[in-house]
Amino acid sequence: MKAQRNTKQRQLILWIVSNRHDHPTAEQIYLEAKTKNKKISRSTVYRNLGILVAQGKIIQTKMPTSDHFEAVIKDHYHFVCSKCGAIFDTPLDYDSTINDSLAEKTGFVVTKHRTVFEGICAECLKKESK
Amino acid sequence: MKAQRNTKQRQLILWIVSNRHDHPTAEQIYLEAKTKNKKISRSTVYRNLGILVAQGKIIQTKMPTSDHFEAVIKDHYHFVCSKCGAIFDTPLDYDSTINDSLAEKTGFVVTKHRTVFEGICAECLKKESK
DNA sequence: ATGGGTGCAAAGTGTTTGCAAGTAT
DNA sequence: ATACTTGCAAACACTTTGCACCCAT
Repeated sequence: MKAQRNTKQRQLILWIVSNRHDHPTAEQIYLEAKTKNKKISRSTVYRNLGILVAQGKIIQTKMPTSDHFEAVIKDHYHFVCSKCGAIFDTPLDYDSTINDSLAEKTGFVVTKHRTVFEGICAECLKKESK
Repeated sequence: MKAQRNTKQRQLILWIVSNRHDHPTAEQIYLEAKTKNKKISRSTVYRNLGILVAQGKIIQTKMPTSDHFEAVIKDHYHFVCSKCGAIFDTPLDYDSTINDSLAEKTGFVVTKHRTVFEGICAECLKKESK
């Protein structure tokens, strides 16, 4: 791996992702970054998100319309509300045994898995019942 | 739900998705559709894929760069090779109990979950060891 | 000093949409 | 006959890239 710098922009982006817990998109991160650094560009945000993901410092999750980012905590699963689109971390334990189980059955190397639940969140359920 | 027709194009698209087992993208489906119907347009493919997904006849899975489609068989999980990008169905059983478990813990309505495994497929492992 | 990184604008992808004409029901 | 659907082209949203300048190491 080639030497990588630790620029102000990269630090800022990592800081933003680490300090919000709402799984922001690249655009949301860009908007917040701009409040701290008026000159920062979208490309810098996208590039650094990619680098930080490659470094294993943040996690990228595919969702309808665009990807969402979050700091690495420990492996966990997500829930997306199909009404409002909000994303939540689930309180379920990460089941690493199924990686091994799949590896055994297929002969593949299985490094991880991602699970996204779908349904309706408490907030939207409340609105519906009115 | 408003009345929906069953056009030749829609039938063709469903037929294509049902008859290949390689999880094609919209573009791949479009290309195959064009061999049977030279006039068909991309928009028709996209529109019908959306309708077929809404009808529950096919499944859409988010993957890097673009979505992939497949006929509904039964709930199952996918594996993506991080080397070659190939997608496979896994031989693992779908665990519906975790939906209930999450619903219980959160008070959300949980309709389903999707899991994607990541790693290196047998084919690529073979190449690597040379 | 040197080569990774930045900002800008332009170019790409993948997907959606407006509209007039076509067609399943 | 009605209104859903098509094909086309243009528009979109999100992301990537080329390039000259900049700055962390």
